[in-house]
Amino acid sequence: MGRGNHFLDIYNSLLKHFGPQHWWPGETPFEVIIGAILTQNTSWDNVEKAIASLKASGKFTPEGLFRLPAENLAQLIRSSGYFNIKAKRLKNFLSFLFDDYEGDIDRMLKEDGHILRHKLLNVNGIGPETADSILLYAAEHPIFVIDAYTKRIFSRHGYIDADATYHQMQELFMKCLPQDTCLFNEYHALIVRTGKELCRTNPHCDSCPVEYDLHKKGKNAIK
DNA sequence: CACCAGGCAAGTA
DNA sequence: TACTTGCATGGT
Repeated sequence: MGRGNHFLDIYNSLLKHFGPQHWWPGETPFEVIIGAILTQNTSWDNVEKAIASLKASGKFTPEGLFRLPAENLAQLIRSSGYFNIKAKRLKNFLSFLFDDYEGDIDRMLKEDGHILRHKLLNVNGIGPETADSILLYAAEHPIFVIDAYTKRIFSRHGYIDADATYHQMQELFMKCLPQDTCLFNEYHALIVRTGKELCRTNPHCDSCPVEYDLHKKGKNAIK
């Protein structure tokens, strides 16, 4: 392993250990975007159920959801949790989509990345992680997505400060890695996989590049 | 039973 | 500015 770039070494170790994670499990950019909003602080299993019921409603298009009353939308996405507030967030996004791009996802995705990021952050209900997930996984721009696992794992391993901001962490990852959409896609997915896998089912994972007790959370967590 | 999940915004001091 | 709280279902 090269001594110079731990971030790339860790990526290669995780990829070798877990294999490709095949994110994002959405069939279209539209589905990826809806999933990105629904999965906020929520398990992907619950989001899949919500997306399935949206599809079953026959209204899983920008126009269909835009016309649907928020109360009806909330019931369809019930399984994803926070359904009232997420129905509003979906509506806020759809209003933006119709206001700025005539409801055309492809047109939105052709927008300049920096401008689109700024606009997405201006939508109530879309924060940095959701915006970057849309940019990376739907628009396929090379931008690194930071999440709670990233912060927990890398700060406890001493690679980043415990009080680092989202922007600081993103800058560091992007400074240390090649600007490659596929790599950023896979790395974020591998970090999430690592957090899930080692926090729960596999506490004695010897061959894993990151150690179990360094990223536990809850009352037994290390600081 | 407690705890967590691919966050974000609003409220409080 | 710096914490805290609400949002809510479903799995382990």
